[in-house]
Amino acid sequence: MPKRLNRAFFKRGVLEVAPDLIGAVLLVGGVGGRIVELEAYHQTDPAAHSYHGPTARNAVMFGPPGYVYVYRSYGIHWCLNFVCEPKGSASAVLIRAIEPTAGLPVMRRRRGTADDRLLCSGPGRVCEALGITRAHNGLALDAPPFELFARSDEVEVVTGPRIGITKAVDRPWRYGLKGSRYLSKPFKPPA
DNA sequence: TGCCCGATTAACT
DNA sequence: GTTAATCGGGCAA
Repeated sequence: MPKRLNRAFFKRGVLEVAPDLIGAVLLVGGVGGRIVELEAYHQTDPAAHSYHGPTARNAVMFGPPGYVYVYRSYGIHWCLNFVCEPKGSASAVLIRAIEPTAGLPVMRRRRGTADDRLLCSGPGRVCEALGITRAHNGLALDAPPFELFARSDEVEVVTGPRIGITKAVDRPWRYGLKGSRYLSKPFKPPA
């Protein structure tokens, strides 16, 4: 049985937590799968929501680690983040893609597609498939409806520039499971 | 108060 | 490749 991850797992810098989460299994209400792609954000990072200081929207990012930060993206989609340490650094990881393994019929219905590669391959898609909304903002990751399990096998993690941002585009803070077919976009192979 | 833009996606041409 | 959908934050006026 895989090891359950509690909020202590997030009591490390975001750049340490991020690669360790690749391959972890996230379930929300029993629905979800294996995390295959995510990105790190930090308060000193011009691309982060927390860069300009606390607001009502990003308040959770400034709180303790191991909690969920959900925000509305482009006025349309929800995006799911996990808050990391150090506390006060307002750092978090954005869950960008999941390999669906549990509750596929539910996810297909929510997403309106039978193509499993389109269920959770993108931050907005992850939230739609897992039923994440603003109602989940501020909830603890180690309490219902969330379940998070450590990866049970060795994985190869690849990194690259983050997607969809215009500031700090050079920071290689996007992490992915090498070779996964559920990534939102492929990683550029090493030169 | 108003205006611009964004950690996106799907449906176009 | 391009564009609409749609809302909240930051910043100028």
